[in-house]
Amino acid sequence: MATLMEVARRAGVSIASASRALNGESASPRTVELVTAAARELAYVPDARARGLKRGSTGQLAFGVADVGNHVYVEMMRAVEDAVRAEGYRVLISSVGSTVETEVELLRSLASGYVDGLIISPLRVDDELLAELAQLRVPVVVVGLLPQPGGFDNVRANSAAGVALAVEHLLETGRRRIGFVNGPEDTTPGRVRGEAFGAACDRTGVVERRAVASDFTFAAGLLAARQLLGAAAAAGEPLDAVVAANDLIAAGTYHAAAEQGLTIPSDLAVVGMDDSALAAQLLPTLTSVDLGAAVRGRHAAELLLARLREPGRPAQSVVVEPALIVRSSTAAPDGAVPSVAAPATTAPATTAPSTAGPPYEAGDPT
Amino acid sequence: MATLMEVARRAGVSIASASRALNGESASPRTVELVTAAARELAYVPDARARGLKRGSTGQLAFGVADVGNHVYVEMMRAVEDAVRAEGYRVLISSVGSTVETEVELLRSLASGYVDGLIISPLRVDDELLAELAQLRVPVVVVGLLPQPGGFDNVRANSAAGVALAVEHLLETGRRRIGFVNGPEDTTPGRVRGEAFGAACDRTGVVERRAVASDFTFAAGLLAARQLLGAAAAAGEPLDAVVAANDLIAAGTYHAAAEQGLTIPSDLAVVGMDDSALAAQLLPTLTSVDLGAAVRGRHAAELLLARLREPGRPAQSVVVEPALIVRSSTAAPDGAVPSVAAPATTAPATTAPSTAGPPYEAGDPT
DNA sequence: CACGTTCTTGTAAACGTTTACAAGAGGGCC
DNA sequence: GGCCCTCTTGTAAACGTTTACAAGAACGTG
Repeated sequence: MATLMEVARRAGVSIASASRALNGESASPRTVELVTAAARELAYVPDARARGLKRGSTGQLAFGVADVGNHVYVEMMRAVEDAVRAEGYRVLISSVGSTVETEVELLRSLASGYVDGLIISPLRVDDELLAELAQLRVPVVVVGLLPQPGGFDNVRANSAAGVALAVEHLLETGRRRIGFVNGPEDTTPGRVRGEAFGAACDRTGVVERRAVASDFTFAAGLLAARQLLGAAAAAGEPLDAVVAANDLIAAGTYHAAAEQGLTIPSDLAVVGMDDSALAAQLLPTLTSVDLGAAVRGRHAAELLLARLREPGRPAQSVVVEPALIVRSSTAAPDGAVPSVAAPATTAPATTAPSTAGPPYEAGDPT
Repeated sequence: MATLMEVARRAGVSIASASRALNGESASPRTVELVTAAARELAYVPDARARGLKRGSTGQLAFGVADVGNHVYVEMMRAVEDAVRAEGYRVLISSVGSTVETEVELLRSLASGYVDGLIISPLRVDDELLAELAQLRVPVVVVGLLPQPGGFDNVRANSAAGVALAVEHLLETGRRRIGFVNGPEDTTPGRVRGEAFGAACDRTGVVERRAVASDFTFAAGLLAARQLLGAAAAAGEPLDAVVAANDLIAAGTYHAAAEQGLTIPSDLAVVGMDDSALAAQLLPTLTSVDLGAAVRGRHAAELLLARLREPGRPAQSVVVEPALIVRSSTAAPDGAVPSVAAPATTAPATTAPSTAGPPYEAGDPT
């Protein structure tokens, strides 16, 4: 309500002196005292818009996520917040919906002066979106796989390697007929994970069977898993393991298994992806592939901060390698000891930025 | 990057005409065409700060939550977003941390021009916070219980009634020795729920036993429930039911029960609160008290919109009544039919704004 | 005492919009 | 043809800050 002009008048100084006194620039002790007193009395709060307009920066960053209900993004967000707090930035979270249109509109509005930089983690990335990003007046870091490398600061998981980890672990613990419940295959993660599962099965000769959920959610996962398990049983080839494209879908698989009288892990092993909080909360606890959400968040924040400091630097890509977190849902079916001594958990690999070497060597990350 | 001045120059008109043409005010068709073409070519995006500074509004609202990891807030947030979208507002989410200091700092900064209004749902409310809220230059709606009624637009759950619902349901299904795992008692919800549990037990003569978690989280709930169940068993008076102060704590209770070899629901019934997504994802599915998160979010949004339209209107309070959502975790221990026919779910009560009548009639809501 | 140096202060010009006001253009009507 | 009315346009003043610049004050030094 109170403006700087009123504060200055009350303190009996010019508006410039008031500004300087409040911002710690050269001002006599007496002026500082007068101005701060006046400001306190008037409950003066500087107008962020005017300040931003003049200074050209706001001290705020935004994190645009596809689904605020997914705990993966919560972890990323916390990591981002921790990383940027030290530099004095604040983080606003924004749900960008799942369509490109709403996403574009939101990005434009945020980037038009409310924030100094953006981190976005979209489910669907197309050229229209990228063209839009390139035109924004603030730097953007994209978390997720881009259609073509370069051009943007970018952090991604190697979810193909993650799927391979899951399949290998199941083989080592004696499973042979493995199903896969994917997320929508028109999303980048869905496509990549689906291809990786096929490749892993081909490589190992595993009997595979698949279903596709309409979304990366519990409800969609339940429906798809129900269909997957039912079809396999009806064909006389019941599955002994399921890999789910994320932990929510894995939770849906738990319920589908229970409906069919299957016990986890003795009848059916389940592996999730993301290692979200849910994995430790389910019973039995869920073996899950940690795709390094927090690590990705931290890297994204660091890339953004670096670019804010040095706008002209070349775009960088970081790939975060997965780690398998073994829990109860994949215990060996008959008490047989798995071929590798499985510790309770495997420490997640926090890969250093892969600045050297070809960025796509690990094969279709995300 | 491009400013309105450059657009105007390119279109060969004055800056004022350019502004009018883009904002749909009186302008000749020819001017509109020239200006929009120039704007498109230059990829012009209006500077939100300058516009906000002049117009006095931003079209953005903020939702400040205590814990972005808690699904309750996700549901509230979605409801808020749905309700305000129609009016053309966008919602930014901000994690306010759990301390009053960080909260105050954040509120100040947001309210200093980035948003037109705020909805906050703090865990701890004290007079310092309220004094700060009163000085903000934008309207605020508080979701949660206030120390004294009035002064602010306010939405709250009746969580005391919710606890009573839970206890009564357990009694009706034959449970007699009921434990309670509360959240921190220095938070408003923790205090209210603890008092309500004591009152419900006194009223019904139930044998009670309690533990307090250090936080409304899974990990804290697991520790507290472990201690609660262990102490009761050691005393030779094992519990046959537990009420948890929220669903995350209930999930922790599931794990504590499993550790002690207790089966849910035959050995131990569990009731959660919030009816978050987790309740349906756990196995067995969790009976939970729906405190109307989405309904509260919608009401909060409506109160805020109403105040933005009419700043001088009197502050209003809305109380949302709870509903018990019965699931598997409280099935009768020995197949006995509960005294009321329990449907799969009870529709949540969406109480209309209690504009008439004393606002605190329902007894310590939240 | 004159002079240069440093420190503080005020004036005024930005930042990129919107908008009140006035002026000009074009037409209809008598 | 003159007059009034409407429609469009440009000029300029805001919105609330920050900051370059110049001017003045205080002060030590030769």
